[in-house]
Amino acid sequence: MAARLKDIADELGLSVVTVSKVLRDHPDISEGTRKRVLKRMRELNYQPNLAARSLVTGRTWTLGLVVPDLLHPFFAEIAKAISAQTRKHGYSLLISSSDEDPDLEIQEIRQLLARRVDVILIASAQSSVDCFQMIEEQKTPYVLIDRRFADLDAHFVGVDDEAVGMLATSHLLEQQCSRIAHIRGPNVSTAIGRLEGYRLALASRGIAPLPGHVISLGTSGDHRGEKGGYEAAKQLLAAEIRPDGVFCFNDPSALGAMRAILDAGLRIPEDVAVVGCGNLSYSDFLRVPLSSVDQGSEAIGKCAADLALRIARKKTQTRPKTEFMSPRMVVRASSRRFADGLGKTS
Amino acid sequence: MAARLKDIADELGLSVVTVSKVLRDHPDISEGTRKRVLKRMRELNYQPNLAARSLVTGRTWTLGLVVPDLLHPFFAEIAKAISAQTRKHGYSLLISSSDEDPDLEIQEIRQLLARRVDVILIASAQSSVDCFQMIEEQKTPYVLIDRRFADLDAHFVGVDDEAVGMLATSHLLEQQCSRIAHIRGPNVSTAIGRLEGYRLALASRGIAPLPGHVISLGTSGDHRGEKGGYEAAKQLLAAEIRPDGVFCFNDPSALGAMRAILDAGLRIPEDVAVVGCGNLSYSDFLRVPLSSVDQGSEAIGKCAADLALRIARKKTQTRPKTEFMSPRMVVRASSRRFADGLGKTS
DNA sequence: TCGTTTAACTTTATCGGTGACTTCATCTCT
DNA sequence: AGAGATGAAGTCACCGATAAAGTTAAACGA
Repeated sequence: MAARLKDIADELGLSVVTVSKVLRDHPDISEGTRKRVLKRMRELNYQPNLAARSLVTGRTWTLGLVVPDLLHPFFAEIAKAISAQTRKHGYSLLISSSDEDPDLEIQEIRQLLARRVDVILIASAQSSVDCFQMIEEQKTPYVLIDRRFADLDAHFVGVDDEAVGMLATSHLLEQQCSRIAHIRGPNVSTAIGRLEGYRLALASRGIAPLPGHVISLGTSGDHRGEKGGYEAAKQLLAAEIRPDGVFCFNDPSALGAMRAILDAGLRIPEDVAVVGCGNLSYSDFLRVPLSSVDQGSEAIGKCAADLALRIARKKTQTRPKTEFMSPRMVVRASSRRFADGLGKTS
Repeated sequence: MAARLKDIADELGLSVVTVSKVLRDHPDISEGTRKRVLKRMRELNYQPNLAARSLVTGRTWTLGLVVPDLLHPFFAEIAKAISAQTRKHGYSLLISSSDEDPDLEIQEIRQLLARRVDVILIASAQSSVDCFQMIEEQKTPYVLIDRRFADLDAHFVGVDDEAVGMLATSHLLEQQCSRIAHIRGPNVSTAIGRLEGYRLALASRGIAPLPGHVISLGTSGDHRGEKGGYEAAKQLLAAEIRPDGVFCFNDPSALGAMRAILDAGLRIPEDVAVVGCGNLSYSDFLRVPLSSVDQGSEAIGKCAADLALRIARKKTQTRPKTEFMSPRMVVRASSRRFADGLGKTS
C-alpha cells in the first residue's frame, strides 16, 4: 500500500539508493534528479519506513520518557514540553507512567530498552541506582529529570531544590512567621534538597526547627500527597508549640494541609501561613489561593528534551551534564499576611 | 552489543530460524532444544529487535494516542489508563498533545502514520473529517475517544453526552433550581450532546431555556476554559432574569464561573448552584467543592485500549463499534441546597 | 593525447528478524 | 516391507531501508 523507495526509483528509472540519497540530502545528486524525486515523493505522500531505517542505522528516532505519575500536573507539563520539543526535530516520544512504583518503573525501562529508544528521560522512583547500571549496560544514554541520585554521575535537568527550600522558608520568615514547620516528602533527592534548604534558611537567621516541626508525609495510598498532607498537618497542629507557617513539600500536600488547618478552625494565613511547591495551575481557584514555589516545569521539559536530542545526535558518549533551573516564589493569599510591602508579589 | 538470534543459534549449533521459532512458541520444536534456547536467552537477557520484526511482519506493536491537552486531567487520566492497559499486552504507546489545534493535530497524525503505529487513538480537535480520510487511506485503523463526528462511521469510546447533560440538569431541577442556565463548550460533539441533554431535561418538565441562558464559552486563549467560564458567568449574571443554577460544560469552566459568582457577591449554592463535568480530582479542595458529572475517564481509557488491542490483533477490518460509558453525578457543596434528602449523595 | 579528477549514479552487502517450503529420520499402519 | 504421516529441524527469499565501495562518462590539466 504505502509507497516505497523502490516504487519511486522504478518509476523514474533510478536506483533505490539514488532516491534514498535524495531523501537524506546527500550531496552527490544532480539538481535535476533531486527535483524529480522530491516531486514524486510529494505526490505520493511518501513516508520512509522507520522500522527499516532503524534496522540499518541502529537508531530509532524515538525517545522514552518515564514519569512517576502522568496525572500529576508537574509531570504532565514536563511530558508535554518534551513532546512538543522532540516533535520539532522528528523524534517521537514513548511515555510511560510508573505509578511511583520502583518495580513497575523497572519494567517500563526494560520495555524502552527492548524498543531500543535513542535516549531515556526519567523522573525516577527508584531508591537504589541498580537499574541505571542496567541501562548503562545496554549503552542507552539517559537523562535524569527532577530527581537525582547522589552517587550517580549522570545527566540531570531539574530545579535546585535547596534553593526551593530556602526561597519558601525565607518568604515565610519575611511574612513574620517565627515557628515554621516543614512537611517533607519521601526519601528522594527533591525532598531531601528542600528540607536542606529549609534548614539553611532558618539557620541563616540563627533558628533551628522546633521538635516535631519537621514531619514526614506518610505514604498513605495517594501518590500526590493530599491525604498525607492532611494527616501531617493534623499532627503539626497538635504539636506542643503550634507552627504559624508551613512549607509543604509539594502543592497536593499543601492542599491537604490547608484543609486540615481550616478544619481545625484556624485561619490561613493569619494563624498559619502555607507555602507549597509546584505552582500547579489550579491554585487560583482554591478556598485559599495557594502560595507556591514555581519550578518552571515547562523549562525543565524543554531543557531536558534539548539535552536528550543533543545526546541522541552524537554517537560518542558525552560527559554528564547538570542543568539547574532557578525556582521562583509565587505569592498568593495562603501566605500573604501583610497587605503589601513585605510580601513580594511575583 | 545486544544479543541477536544468530549469536544464540551459533552457540547452540542451531539455525537462526529454530531459535526464532522457540521465541515465538512455535510447535515444532523439541522440548530439549526449547529449554536450551530459553535458558540461553534468559542468561543473555535477550530482547528481540523490534525494528527487524516490524519490518517483516508489518506490525509495530505500538499504538498512537493524540489528545488535545495532556495537562487536562481528563485526558491525562485517559492516557494513563491506556498506557497501563497496553503495556500489559506488550504494546507501547506514543503520546502526543495537539494543543487543541487542528493543524498541529494533523501533523501529529502524520507522524504516527509515518511510524506505522498499529492503531491510532484520538480525541480529536478537528472540525472537519478530512483528516480521517487521510488515515483511512493509509489503512491504519483508528478509534475516536471522547469526541465523535456525526457523519463519520468510526470506532468510538466515550461517555453518552446527552446523558451527561440530562443528569446534571435533572440534578439542578431536583435542587429546586427553576432558572437553569448552561455554559456550553466549543462546537464539538461533547458540547453539542451536553447541550441537547440539558434541553431534553428541561423539556421533560415542560421548561424551555430562558433567553440568554445558553451561553458559549469564549475561546479566550485558555484551552481548558477557566477564563471563558469566568466571562460567560459574568454575562449570565447580568442577564435580565438571573439564573439560579448553572450547568457548565466542564470543570475548568465551572471553576471560572464559580469565581465570577463569588466575585459578584453571590453565594454558592444558595443564590446560584453550579455543576461541572469531568469530576477532576482536586474538586475537594476548592473554595466551594464542585459538584460534577463523572465521565469515568479511567474506564474510557481502559475500554479504548481494549478495543484498540482487539483491532490490532485482527488483520481484517472490523465493523465500527461504539462503546458508551454511563456518566455518574457526584454531588458536592456547589449544588447541594438542601441538607439532605433531596440531594443525592453519590 | 593520456592519465587523473570529479560528478552522478549503481552495485553489493547488510541490518535482525519472519514466513513458506524443504529435508530427513523415525514411526505407524496395512 | 513399503507408503504415508509425523516431528524436528534447516534453506531460502525477503521486509525497506542505508553504508561503503564500485562504475561511468565528462571535464581537466600538463
